[in-house]
Amino acid sequence: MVSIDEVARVAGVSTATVSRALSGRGRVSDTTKARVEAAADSLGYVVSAPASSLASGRARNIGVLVPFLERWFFSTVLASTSAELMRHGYDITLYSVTEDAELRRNVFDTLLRRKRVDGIIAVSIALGDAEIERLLALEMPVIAIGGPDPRLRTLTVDDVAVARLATEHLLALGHRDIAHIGASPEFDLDFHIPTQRRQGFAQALEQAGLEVRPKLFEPADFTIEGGFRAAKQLLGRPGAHPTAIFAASDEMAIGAILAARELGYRLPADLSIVGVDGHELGAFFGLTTVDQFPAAQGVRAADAMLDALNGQVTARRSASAASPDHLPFELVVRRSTARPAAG
Amino acid sequence: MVSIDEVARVAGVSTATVSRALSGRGRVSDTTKARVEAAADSLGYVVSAPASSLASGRARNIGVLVPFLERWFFSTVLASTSAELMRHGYDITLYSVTEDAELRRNVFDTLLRRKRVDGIIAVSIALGDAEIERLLALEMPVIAIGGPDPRLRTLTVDDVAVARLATEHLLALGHRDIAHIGASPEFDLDFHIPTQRRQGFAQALEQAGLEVRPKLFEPADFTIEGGFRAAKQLLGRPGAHPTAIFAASDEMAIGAILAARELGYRLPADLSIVGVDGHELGAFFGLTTVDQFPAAQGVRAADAMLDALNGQVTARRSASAASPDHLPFELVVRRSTARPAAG
DNA sequence: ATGAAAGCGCTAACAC
DNA sequence: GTGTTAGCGCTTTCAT
Repeated sequence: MVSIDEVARVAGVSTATVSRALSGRGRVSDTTKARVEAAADSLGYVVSAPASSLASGRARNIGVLVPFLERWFFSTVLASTSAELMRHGYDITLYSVTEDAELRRNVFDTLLRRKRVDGIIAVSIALGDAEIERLLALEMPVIAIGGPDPRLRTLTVDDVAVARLATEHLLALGHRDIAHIGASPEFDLDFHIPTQRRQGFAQALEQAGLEVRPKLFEPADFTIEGGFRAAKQLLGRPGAHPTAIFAASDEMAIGAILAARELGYRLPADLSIVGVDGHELGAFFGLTTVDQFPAAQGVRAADAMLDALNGQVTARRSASAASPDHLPFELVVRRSTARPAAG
Repeated sequence: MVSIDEVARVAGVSTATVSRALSGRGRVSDTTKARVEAAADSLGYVVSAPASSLASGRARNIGVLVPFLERWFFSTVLASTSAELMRHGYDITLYSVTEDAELRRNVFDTLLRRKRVDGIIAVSIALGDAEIERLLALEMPVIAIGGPDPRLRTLTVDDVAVARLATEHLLALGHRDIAHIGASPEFDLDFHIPTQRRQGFAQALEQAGLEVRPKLFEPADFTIEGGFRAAKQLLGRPGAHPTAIFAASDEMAIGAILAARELGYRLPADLSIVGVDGHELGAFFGLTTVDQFPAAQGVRAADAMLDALNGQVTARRSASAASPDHLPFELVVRRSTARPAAG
């Protein structure tokens, strides 16, 4: 492997100059810089990451913590974060944080402490108290996306507002019997987003002078299948049925659409359905949704990380931990919602 | 940050011994080992990855190349590879190899050459000739999953056989007019799997004495939406329609199911549909498929990598580049296939 | 089984 | 603007 000494020899300068020329830190005359670059190119020289990290303390590598890699939302965020970071010369090291308590502890106790990463992005992951302490103890930038903890700088949509918007859309269309498919209790415990969406739903109803009826809530697990089952429950029970459903995720909303079709409902004539996320399949199913632009979220997180690493103390950043940075969202109306049938 | 010297001091041994005790390389008496571990624990010591890498040449880190992170198949493989590797103390660095030519070159020319990884796993990614040369030049283990190049050790299902199996299932049920939804030509160019599945389809038909009718082929892009459109074409044209469809992926098959439903087909009475993959939604849609166990593939790739790094020259491995390691697959019959309606 | 010491390949003062 | 030099925190001979 060609090392920095050879480049220095070929370029006729010291290794320090090579380092400066190639990294851009410290000043080097334009001509030397050109010579160094030429030498490096001709030799096919690439800086050794470990050597550079050891000497500088910088790893040019960001750790990304993700749960459920196979859920669309997470892989979408991951893909865009990764692309943005790569574009700025950073690698990303993936830590998939699963249920497995042992693997999980290993991540926080060892893997993240190996000085391999300069910062950490935690994607919508429910962190325990001890885990958050661990992250804080690392003394490196941590950016959370959609996480619930006030101790971490968090980028997130205002989930209460998102849910309110979706619900208000249905109310504005004239619906009064609106059901909600949200998180099952266990899921809720360590992952507060579902709860917030439920609150937003309730707020909107109350503001419209309607009561929240427990019969019109059905828990599910944020998958298509879960949404399908929940909708079957909601629509299959004897007695009165809702004229609209607000599902706390697009995947559940899609499941609900499928369930409604199977039960013979015509959408949106007999039933309106609205979701949340901006899922890639939303357009295909004609799903009305509140888009939270997951890909953009990934980019935002990456940029926030880059800022933090460059010491950019923006106004927003100093407000930091206290108030989470709120991300944009938008109601996208498609074919799955309409005014309820008269009568 | 506590370093190895402190551990050595506390344990009353040299740093060399600490290193040996903690890494397991070289012999250390049980008692010293215990003392060192106790000291390390009490100090909260964790080896610095860059320092260790620099000194040893080993990074304990595997690079994973993935296209389309947001496609279910890839994220599933990635999740299982990652879990398996983590279990063995390896981190994984993610390189999402996109269309963007510049980013892409950067990966092969720079990122992978930084000595940050000990090996590379390429997940179903179409590699150019120059790119493969680059990988080979790295002189580290490279494991491909489902890739097409004979120069790399490749784990893959026999895609021809997979397609034959799916098609033979339909033939055995008595279908004679079988359509195929496969890759569109561009997609085919750099990614040979679709072509092989098409070949397997053709082989099965020919073996049954049937001719391959171009009218019964429709290209798509491996998404639900693509499968939906393709099926609409196949089923919406004037003239005779197929009684069965073989889709080259489960996502396309699901799209086809939705299209068929929308056109008023009852499945499987009017139409049988079979896919390939073992998609998580398969059971939900009652989809008959040839499961290729993607999660297991990820684990296999991880294990193959670990073997390679440990210098395990298995019989299979020496056969290596020449014959790809064939992965298991299995026909899973569900509700989407049945005998064609009489007449 | 353990210690001493020489690097691994770079970066960052510091000096000029 | 450029060179000298002292590490960065480990691992690994080589002795003993």
